[in-house]
Parts: sequence; C-alpha cells; structure tokens
Amino acid sequence: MRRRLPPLNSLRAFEVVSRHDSFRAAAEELHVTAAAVIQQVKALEDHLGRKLLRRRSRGYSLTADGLAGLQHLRDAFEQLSSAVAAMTSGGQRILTVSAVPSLSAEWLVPRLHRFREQYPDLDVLLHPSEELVDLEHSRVDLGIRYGSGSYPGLISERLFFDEIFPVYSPRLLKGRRSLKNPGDLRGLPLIHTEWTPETGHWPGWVDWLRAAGVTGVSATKGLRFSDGALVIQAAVSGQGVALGSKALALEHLAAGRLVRPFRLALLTDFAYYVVCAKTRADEPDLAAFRRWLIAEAKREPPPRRAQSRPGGRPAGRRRFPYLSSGE
DNA sequence: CTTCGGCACTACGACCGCTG
DNA sequence: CAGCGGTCGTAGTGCCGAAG
Repeated sequence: MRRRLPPLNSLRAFEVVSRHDSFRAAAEELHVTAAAVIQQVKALEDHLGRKLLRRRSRGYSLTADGLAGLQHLRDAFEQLSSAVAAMTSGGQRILTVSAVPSLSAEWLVPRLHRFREQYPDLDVLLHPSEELVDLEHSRVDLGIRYGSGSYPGLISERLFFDEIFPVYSPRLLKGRRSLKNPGDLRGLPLIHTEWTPETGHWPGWVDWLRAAGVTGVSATKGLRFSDGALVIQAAVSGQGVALGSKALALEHLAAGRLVRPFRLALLTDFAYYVVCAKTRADEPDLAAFRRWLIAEAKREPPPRRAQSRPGGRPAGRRRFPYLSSGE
C-alpha cells in the first residue's frame, strides 16, 4: 500500500527551516511570510503525527524524527532540481559555475570552447560574481575563487598562483622605440590596480619599481581601477603601462594586443582555486569540469601565429612570444 | 523594573485549482 | 458549480532578551 505523502511545500518549508534555524529567515528564502512557513511546518508535523522541531526560546533544534528524514529530504530536492533542469534543457546537462568576473572575462570564457569540444553534452552556465556563493546550499555547482585557498566545508584545488608584471599595448608607443629597461617607463602613463585584499598585500607600482631598482618614475599618478580586468582593458586600449595580472593578460599577450617588456614579476599572496562542496565532489560532471580546469591552468597559451587577422599584419617570429623584442 | 523590538504562534478569512 | 484541500496574508497575542 502506498503511503500518502504530505504536501510538497510543507516538506520544502521544513527543509528550509532546518537550514536557517529561523522561521523568519526561511520565509525570506521562500518569499512568503513567516506565518505561512510556520503553518507549513505545523501541517507537516500534524500529517506525520510527529514533532520535527524542538522549540527553544530563540530558534530551534531538530528532534530525532526531524533529523532522521532530513538528509533524505535534501537528497530528494536535489534530485528534483536535477530533474527539472533536465526537462528544461532538452536532455542537456547544465553545470553552474560561479567565478570572479575578471577571471571569467579574461581567462575562462576564451577557453570554454575547448570544454565544449570535450564534453558536448554538458553545458556551462557561467555566473560572474565576487560573492562567495554558498556551494552547499545553492544551485551553483562549482566556484572559482581568488584568495588563500582555505574554504571550510569545500574541496579546494589550486589552479595557479598569480603574479603581476608590466604590460602595454604596442599602440602606446606610437612608433617610439620599445621599452628596453625599466628606466624607459619614465614619462609614460601608468595604470594602477586599486584593490585592498582582506588579508595580505596587493603589490603595486611602488613595489615593482623598487624591485627593479628604478628611480625617477612617479609610482602614484595615473588611472586607477578596482577590477583587474579593467586594468588590462585600459592597457589594451593604449592608455598606459599597467601592472597586470598574468592570468588576465595571457590571452592578450598571446594575441599581440599586449607586450610584456620585462621579465621581472612580483608574486602575490593569492591564487585562483576551483572549489566545490565536499558532499558533491565525486559527481561526474563536477569532477570532469575540475579536471578540465586544472589541465587548462597548466596549459601554456598558444604562441603568436603568423596568421592573417582582419586589418592586421602577420605577427613576427619571436623566441619568447610574450616578451617584447627588447629581451 | 519598564520599555521596546524581534520573533514565534494562532485564528481567521480570501484565493486558487482540482474534482465529482 | 459547489465542495474541498492547499496556500497564504493579516491581525493580534505572548514570550524573550537587550537597553535604558
């Protein structure tokens, strides 16, 4: 005999309340009033004839009965989400990835076509965001984060450490001779990254010029951006010499839109990490994307090819495709 | 001790969709 | 079309902790 199930919404309400430990917070997530959530949970308890929550002066704790079914309930809602996604995507699987916007634009998007070639049945929904999405309870499958690599409750795998070095567009010099030594920066406009990390120090032009042993260059004047991708874009458009992130500059260096005049680079305290919930780490789609990302992070960008581009000249052969001929 | 704000909870009624 | 179940909002009450 099939047991009659309680209303789906009451199960949903209980699951959300169990996560928030507050009816009010649960109500916000469900976009209803707290009274509605209370009624839903009470209806579920009445239906089951069991108390699922133990009322305390502030908040709740789960009873043994509530705890017993909770994980099954969460798994069931996960499966429902997957089922809905499958129905709305014509059988195509969709992987939702949250990544810092700058890396998304400059590093990830130019590479995604290779993932599609390897996994044609798996689509990627990219969600650029600085926010640290809750990967255990949201519908986001994977995150790409920039930081120290310590993320409680998550599997964290390093993609690469970041380093910064000067880059500029060939357009900037307008026929003048290319930069041969750091002293040639004198008189050129500099582009700055204005970003204060929560921990550690983000190096700037002052640090780089000191490391290069250069004096007489104003390390504080110039355009300022809080986003690394905008710094790179400003350099590409010929507005100055930027102290750019390697990860964000690679594609432009490979394409010849930027030139790296000097080998000297500053290592930062930070790295890019791919993260996912420990409980979901073994899911095949998530594992495939992580494997692919890590392989991409190790992959060198293709050397500048002598290919014809619309309105462009073939690029010359260079021993180091990312360095100017001054090296 | 009183006041106040936040929260949980209940009663009641309105609305909607399904069913016979 | 009426009855019913499910869902939700409003209004009101009570409890608790923090602040004065």
